[in-house]
Amino acid sequence: MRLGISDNVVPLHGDFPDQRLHMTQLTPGQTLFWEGDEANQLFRIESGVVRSVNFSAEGERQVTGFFFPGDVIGLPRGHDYRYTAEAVTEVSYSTQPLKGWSEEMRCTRDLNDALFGTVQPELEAGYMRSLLLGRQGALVRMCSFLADVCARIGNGEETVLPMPQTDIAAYLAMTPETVCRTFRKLKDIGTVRIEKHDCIRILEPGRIAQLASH
Amino acid sequence: MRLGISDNVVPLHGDFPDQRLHMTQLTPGQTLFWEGDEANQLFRIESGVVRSVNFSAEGERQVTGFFFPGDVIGLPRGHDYRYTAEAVTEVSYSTQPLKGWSEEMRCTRDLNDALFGTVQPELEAGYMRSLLLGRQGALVRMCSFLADVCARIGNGEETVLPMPQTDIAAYLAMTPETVCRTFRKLKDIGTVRIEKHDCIRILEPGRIAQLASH
DNA sequence: CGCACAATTGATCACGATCAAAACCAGTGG
DNA sequence: CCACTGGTTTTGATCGTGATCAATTGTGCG
Repeated sequence: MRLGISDNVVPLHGDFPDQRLHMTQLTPGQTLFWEGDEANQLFRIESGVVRSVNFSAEGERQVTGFFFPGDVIGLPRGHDYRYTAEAVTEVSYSTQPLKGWSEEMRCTRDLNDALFGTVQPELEAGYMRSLLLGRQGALVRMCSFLADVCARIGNGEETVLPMPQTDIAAYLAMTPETVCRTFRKLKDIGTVRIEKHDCIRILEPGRIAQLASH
Repeated sequence: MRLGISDNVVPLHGDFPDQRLHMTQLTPGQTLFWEGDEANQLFRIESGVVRSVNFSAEGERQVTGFFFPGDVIGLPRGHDYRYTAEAVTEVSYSTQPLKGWSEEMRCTRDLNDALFGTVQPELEAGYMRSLLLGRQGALVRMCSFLADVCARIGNGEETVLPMPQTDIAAYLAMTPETVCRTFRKLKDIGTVRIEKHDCIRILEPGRIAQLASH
């Protein structure tokens, strides 16, 4: 099953047009934009990993998605950004004014395909996460997530997870303890290796995908 | 907090254009379209309640959203419908060819607003459901859901739930037993009344919303 | 070194799933 | 009108998983 991580491989028009205004660098933890801020530009991730986070009225933090190089994020709900975007790793990104995007869309041959390339990543991420969270069992959820990360950034062989376990926990709606324990199970099976506390390597994507299917 | 139910109050262009091809009636349980089918038309719900359902690879059924009169659904992921749409109650709907929609969008003044009116309902529903499922506690989830239904179809006073408890369970990723027991709690508090087994009336929307906030 | 934070491990507990059965309701046909 | 059927709701008893609480270890950084 596919999960809550965008797989927008084909960007809107290949790349952003020449008027690439900013090409910015961020360090882990810095934010690209804030939930509720007025949205006036889109963000194209050039390198690194970005997470989208939402806070409930009571202050509970949820990670609603992860985004990777090639993804375009920042399409508003109404006029505001629908989440806060934070750099997980070092991140570099470029921006494009939202107005320009609107014009660009108008000239696109197949509007639907174009939408598929921009609206998709963030909204689709939420949709797929809802399917993920609808499934029961910590191991199934974890493996579904890992399988999706592998499909997105893996080379078919080993894959190193780019985000900390706390983020995975916040994404999967579980506690860090449960995430850690589930990782240990996978380690005991031999499907992952845990190196240096923060660096988890997935050794057998196939086995992971199989475990994800209940 | 807002939830996984669309609140697309303002339809795309008021109504579908004159070439309203079909105006169809459905009885409970019948489907509007199937997940995976090639998408060639949009559906505008005129009356009744529709649910979107997805099946995981293992056959688990999930209700991913509820849609109400005024909502436009059927926008594809790629070229296929992303879920199966089923009538919960008696439903009447009209359709519009997807090609026509694409042209119509092209002529829209504010493309973003237009997107907000069509892409929004279904994708946004998934996004909000992911936030809902990310919260812990059966009562909190139930009340968040109920509060949202009231906001969507309620008149401010009492509201009668239009969907069976099994659907609510499938939407909230809980068992029907848990849904039922949670309803009984609310009944004991006096915030809902259960009439005739299938007909649940929400008496105190305010209290519900309060309980939803943990 | 010492600080702050993430990860790890263990012990306990509670919530919701599961299993089982009965009650309720709608629809159908005798 | 009543008996029968199928599906939903209801209620009860038990069980298991993951949350919670608490404490230790590991890691990066000033």
